Amino acid sequence: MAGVKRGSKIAEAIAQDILSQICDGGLTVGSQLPSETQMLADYGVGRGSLREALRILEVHGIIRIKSGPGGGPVVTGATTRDFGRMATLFFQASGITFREVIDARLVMEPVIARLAAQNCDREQREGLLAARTSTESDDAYLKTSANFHRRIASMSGNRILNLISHAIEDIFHERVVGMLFPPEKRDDVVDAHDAIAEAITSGNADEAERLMRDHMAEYARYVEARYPALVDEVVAWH
Amino acid sequence: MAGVKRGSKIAEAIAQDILSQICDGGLTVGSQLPSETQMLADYGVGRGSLREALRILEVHGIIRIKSGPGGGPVVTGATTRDFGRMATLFFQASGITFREVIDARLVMEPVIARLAAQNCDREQREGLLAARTSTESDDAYLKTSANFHRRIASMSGNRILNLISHAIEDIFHERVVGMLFPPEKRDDVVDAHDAIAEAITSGNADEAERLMRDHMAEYARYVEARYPALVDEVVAWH
DNA sequence: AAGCGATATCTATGCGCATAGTTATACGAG
DNA sequence: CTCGTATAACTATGCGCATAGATATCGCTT
Repeated sequence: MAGVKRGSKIAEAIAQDILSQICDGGLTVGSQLPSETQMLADYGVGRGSLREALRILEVHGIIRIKSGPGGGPVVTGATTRDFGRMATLFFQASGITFREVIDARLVMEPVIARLAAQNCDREQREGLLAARTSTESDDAYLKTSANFHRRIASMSGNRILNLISHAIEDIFHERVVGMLFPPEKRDDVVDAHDAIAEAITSGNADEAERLMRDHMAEYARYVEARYPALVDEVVAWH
Repeated sequence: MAGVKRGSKIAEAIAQDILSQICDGGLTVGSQLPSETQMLADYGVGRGSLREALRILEVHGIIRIKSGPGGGPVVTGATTRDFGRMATLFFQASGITFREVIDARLVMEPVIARLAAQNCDREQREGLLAARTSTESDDAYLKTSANFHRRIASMSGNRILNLISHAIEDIFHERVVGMLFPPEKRDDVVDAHDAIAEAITSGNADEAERLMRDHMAEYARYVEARYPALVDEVVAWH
């Protein structure tokens, strides 16, 4: 690897330029980029090269290409899910298993909780306390439970850690859609969430970290018991 | 984003298939994949679609495309640098600055040091103790200093965290090549590295974490003082 | 007003041809 | 044996043409 230089192909250069235009041009989700025909004229390249560039951006979730009148690339704004998807490409290449994904969460979530306890502002505190995990229905449980963790990650004060934390979680939940704790265990989850929220909002970083570590360890044990084959499965990109 | 479905284009499907073949076929760095012409026959698609697929893999560092006789895609094996590069695409899209990169390191490295203290085996311990940071020359300093951190990340016991830690560091060092602490401060760095190594190898996780946190805080202060404009610069993909 | 069908406009993909650049290999000269 | 050159084999990129699919818009009918 040492001597291998990253070749800058036309497609990559165009993709980078388009990305810069999106970022520097104040474009937001839903913004329409010039059509392919217009871009061909603007960049003075062949259709193939432009298609390659657009595909790179599309596969990262930066744009979506709309066909039909008024069509062309539309800014979609990459999500943590997109980041997680791209990460799975690397994970697959490295043979990384879901066990490692869960283990990484085991490490990251307590750290995030500690940071949240140290960094959150008043509005975030109020939001966290208000966002109780619901056991009313399976749907409500799934939604509010995931929202709990995402909210904490958002409070960490660092967008990179937020992104990574979300992405790791997304990777798992893309593979196992709608993983439900059994109903009789959900009250325990709610209690754990509440205790964590209490620790975070009262600024008790040590306690937040400890409680989250315990909570995630419980989660990891449950996943291992519920999906024993899955945890040794290599993460695949798709 | 909720309703936006990731369209699976031909190019992406082929890229995924090629990646699976690389991973499942026991191919290693340097392995030659079939030539473009052969792949066109194998997949029964147009050259443009295949080119798009190969470009996706190439931009991620999975393959390199060799021209000339015996040419075609060659497995390169993605590095943490490649992962870091892809991450910068997302960081740019999010407007993430180098300050946040450094802050993320501030958080990750102490966690990694703690994990290393908890997880390393005897061989790793011996390796870490033997790998002293050299102040003999600028080159030696750069090399051994970076190697110190990489070695610790490798000892964390989790490849994802290893990958992320490396990638975050690579992002910064791709932007600032050969960042040198001034010679009069290097002995301090060496002392810090030695103390961290001692804590890790004696299994003192708390101490390892604390020392690394102090060390990284010093590093962050130095970077801020040395590159005040850089830290507020948005990370760019290139 | 709402729904349906037709039309226009775009992208998605394939095909064939072309020039240009890169690189491995073979051959000849010193 | 070594070095330089020529050749062959590959990719990189552009161009033009074609069919097919997706989607927005407009007009007509109910």
